[in-house]
Amino acid sequence: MEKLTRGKLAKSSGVHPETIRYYEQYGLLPVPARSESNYRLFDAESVERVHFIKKAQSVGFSLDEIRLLLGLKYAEDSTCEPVKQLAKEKLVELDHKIHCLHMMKDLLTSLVEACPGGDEPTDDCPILEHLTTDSMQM
Amino acid sequence: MEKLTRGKLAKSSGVHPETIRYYEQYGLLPVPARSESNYRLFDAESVERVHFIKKAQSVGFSLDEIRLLLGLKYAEDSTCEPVKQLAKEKLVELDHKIHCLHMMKDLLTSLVEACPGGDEPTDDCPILEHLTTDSMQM
DNA sequence: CTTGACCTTGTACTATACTACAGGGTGTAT
DNA sequence: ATACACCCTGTAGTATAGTACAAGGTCAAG
Repeated sequence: MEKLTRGKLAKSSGVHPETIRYYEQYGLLPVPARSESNYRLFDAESVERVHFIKKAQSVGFSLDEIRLLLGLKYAEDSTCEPVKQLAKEKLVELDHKIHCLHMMKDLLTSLVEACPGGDEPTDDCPILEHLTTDSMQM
Repeated sequence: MEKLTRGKLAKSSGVHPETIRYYEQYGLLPVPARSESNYRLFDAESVERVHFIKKAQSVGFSLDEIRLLLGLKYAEDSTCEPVKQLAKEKLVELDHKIHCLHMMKDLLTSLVEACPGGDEPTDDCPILEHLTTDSMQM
């Protein structure tokens, strides 16, 4: 398979060319081969890695975590357990975020319902009023 | 009511003293009075504002949005409508975030369920496999 | 009267994930 | 042959929401 320059790898993965350099510096991509004129030449593994990064981000993993996952993926003799563990921890994190967002949503929904809107002066706005009072019943 | 120094305002609101200066620079707090020795002297409105900021953050508003809300709160002749509008937009945003997180959670849950864990080599790990393939069915 | 805790300013750093830009070299199309 | 698109490097900027630090001034307690 022919090797890809930075721009071509970027285009093939739908990321910005500078992002490729960033990923390389971040330790997500192996140090690429170089052409005679010092151009980076990425191989199939790097293409796969960039796709992996994008997908892993789409389920909530950070670049730090993705570096771990890539390590497990490309290391010899690595087992499923740490991968599953990372995924389970991410699930806990997702659950927590969802829970927090739900709390916010429920409160905000009730405030929006209580707010008359229109030309009512903000002096009586239940939204502003709630945000002003010290009640921390959420 | 007596005026508060930066540290006292910070302590009364449970924020870092530097955060008060940050909020002032950001335009969330009015320019405070100064003592003879050039110490900031915050009044009751500033105390109220910091509490407002914390509560508004807790329902998902950014500092930019909070600046708008504070403007509406302390302006003369402002009406409920723009406040309600901001809240409704925030609700849409929260819904979107919740939706995205749910998608991530559902996918990750199924992957975790499919992953045997333990000493299975990562060559067959369904989590890594899914993140590697180009399928974008989410 | 000195120590320690506070205050002032400006600036720089944290985290996350990029993106932009300057100044130079290369590669290809017309 | 020259324009244009790409590549290289290092550095700096974006967004968000702060936090830290240095160098100096002030204030209250012992």
